[in-house]
Amino acid sequence: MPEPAAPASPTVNDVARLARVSRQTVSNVLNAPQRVAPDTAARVRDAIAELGYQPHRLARNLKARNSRLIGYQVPHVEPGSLHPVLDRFLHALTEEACAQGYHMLLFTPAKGQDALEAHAELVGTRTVDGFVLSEVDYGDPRVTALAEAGVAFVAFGRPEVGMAHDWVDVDGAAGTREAVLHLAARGHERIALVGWPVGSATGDRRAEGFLAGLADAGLGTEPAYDVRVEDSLEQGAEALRTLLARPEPPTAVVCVSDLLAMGVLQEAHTRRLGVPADLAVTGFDDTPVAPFLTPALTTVRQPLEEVARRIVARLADRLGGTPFDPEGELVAPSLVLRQST
Amino acid sequence: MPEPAAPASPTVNDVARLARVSRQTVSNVLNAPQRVAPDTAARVRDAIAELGYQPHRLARNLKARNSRLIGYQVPHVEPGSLHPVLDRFLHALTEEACAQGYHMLLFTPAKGQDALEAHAELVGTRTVDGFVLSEVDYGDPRVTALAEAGVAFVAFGRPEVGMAHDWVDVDGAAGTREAVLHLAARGHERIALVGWPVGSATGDRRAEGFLAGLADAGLGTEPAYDVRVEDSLEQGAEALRTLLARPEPPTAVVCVSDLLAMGVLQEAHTRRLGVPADLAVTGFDDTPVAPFLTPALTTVRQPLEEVARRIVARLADRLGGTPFDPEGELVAPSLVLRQST
DNA sequence: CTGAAAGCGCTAACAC
DNA sequence: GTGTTAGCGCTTTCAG
Repeated sequence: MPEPAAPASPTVNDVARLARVSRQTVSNVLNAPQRVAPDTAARVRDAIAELGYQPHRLARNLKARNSRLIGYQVPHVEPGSLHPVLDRFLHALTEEACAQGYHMLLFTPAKGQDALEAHAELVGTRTVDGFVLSEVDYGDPRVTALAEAGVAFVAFGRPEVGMAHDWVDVDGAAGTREAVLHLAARGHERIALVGWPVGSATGDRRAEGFLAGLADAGLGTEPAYDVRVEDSLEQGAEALRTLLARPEPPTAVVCVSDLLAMGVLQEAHTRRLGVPADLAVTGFDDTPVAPFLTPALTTVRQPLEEVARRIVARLADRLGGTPFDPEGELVAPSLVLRQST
Repeated sequence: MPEPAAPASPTVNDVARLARVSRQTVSNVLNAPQRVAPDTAARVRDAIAELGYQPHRLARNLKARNSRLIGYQVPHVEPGSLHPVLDRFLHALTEEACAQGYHMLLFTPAKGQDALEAHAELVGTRTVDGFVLSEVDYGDPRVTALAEAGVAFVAFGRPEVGMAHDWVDVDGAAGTREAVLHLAARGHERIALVGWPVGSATGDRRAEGFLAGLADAGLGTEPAYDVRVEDSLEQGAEALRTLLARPEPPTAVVCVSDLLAMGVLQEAHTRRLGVPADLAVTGFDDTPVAPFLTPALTTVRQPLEEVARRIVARLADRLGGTPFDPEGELVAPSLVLRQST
């Protein structure tokens, strides 16, 4: 017994019959309109409208040998961490993908599978045409594996040494540098850094920008003002305690994350230090809470929408046949001024 | 000139040739192993392994007349709002989809297209097999349209009156009720609500739970303790001011969102009210910041992972042919106890 | 238990 | 300009 539901949607054949042309003419109307007589085209178009015909994506893609799907492994959000706003990034990614005629396909490695295998499976089954990689750090195995396999991908993050690939990244150093210059312009001369331990691409660059900013502002780089801790609220507070124990405590603190900045803010509050009167504080990421803190946090905002747009545009270019351009794209973040400075 | 890159991946034919069987036998080994002789199967399996063969997903799906893709419209995150953690939901959705042999397809309406049209296009082109709908409120047009078109979908949110459909929802009323009972157990007798204006499914149910909790705790429902405001930090603070102006101010406040709770917390701080000593506060959503507030916020945590799992499982059931079950599933949230109560 | 034939819905050659 | 032929990679009858 045939399914009574799901009234089989119309195919090219139905349209062709109704318009009294051959099936391929219908296809031509859709894909090469200039090759068909105007009145025939009109008749076909009417038939399409009457039947509500829409080409079957799978059939079309099978023929075209692509899927027009972009794979993205959704990062796992650790509970109890302030996640650097995946939402914004994903929304922008999706929006641009749709604009380019693609869709985003989300996946996570299956049980007992690692990330590499998951990517390989998607490629092997021709489920996706390429990937967007985020959270790329030094020596990311995905980069090496995909590049070697000749799979199209664009990374959010710069290449490790010796491995050229397509990438778009935020200029983290420019962000912290701008924060320093802003503080210097406000008259601060003893500016400290609360950074992450050496060894992460992102953290190291943000620290570099801090030093560059000091140099540009004509301020000395006092190692005692450079504190590196893990990314947590407690460590942020602890870092401030360390800094305040110096003979000449800093009057401003640049943090490489909003979470660290929150820790600093809390410790300042505990010690009844006025912010920004006694201590100015900047964060990094512009997480959704930043505007709601007391005082509202001045922080570096990553242009995630812009990054996402460029990543997808680049990937679409590559999939469209544009040759690989080893030069990546660096996007400048911007400092959002609020009450904490 | 043929592409030098992309060494055409092996097909069933290649495997068949290598294993010296027909193409269909290979297919049988994969899809109906019991119908093929053990040693033949072994030979085929060896060939598959040797060639690294993986079936082409599109071809398979074209034949099967499905896409094994689940559509989800990524909600737009308004800047400057504390979003109720899309991250967690999406991750869980994706994980369960993968476990069930599906993938999540993300989309946004194209330029000049509304949500309905976007959904219709995905269905018409047979790009997805079904949808997950979130942020469903009274009279959501997507529900009506999809249900009428006979498209498979499961909503995160209960049906509006008169429109049966597949759904999974969090029992918001149970959440606020539990918050009230918790506060009552702590000895509070004057418990107030800071809710949203009447008219949203979610907000109304959370308010109901508040009243139910008071009744269950044997406390009277004093209308003066029921304040409704828009979801913002300022309105939360304003609500507390209103409540404190009462002859007998409440000693505890139940808020229907973490953002409102943050507003209340700020106002309490401004007024030098100790929390929880002078005023206990609860939130709703367990947004990522909740643990980082001072004091850390007691709040109702939505079991988003559980909801996502059930939604996908339900959708998979429907797509697999299980008849539609008009009874939805209600999942209980849980109160996360922290320092604010 | 295996293989030959047919076709999912579409499009890219090529001929008419 | 239009239609015929062929085939993307797979699976599903149905003979052998």
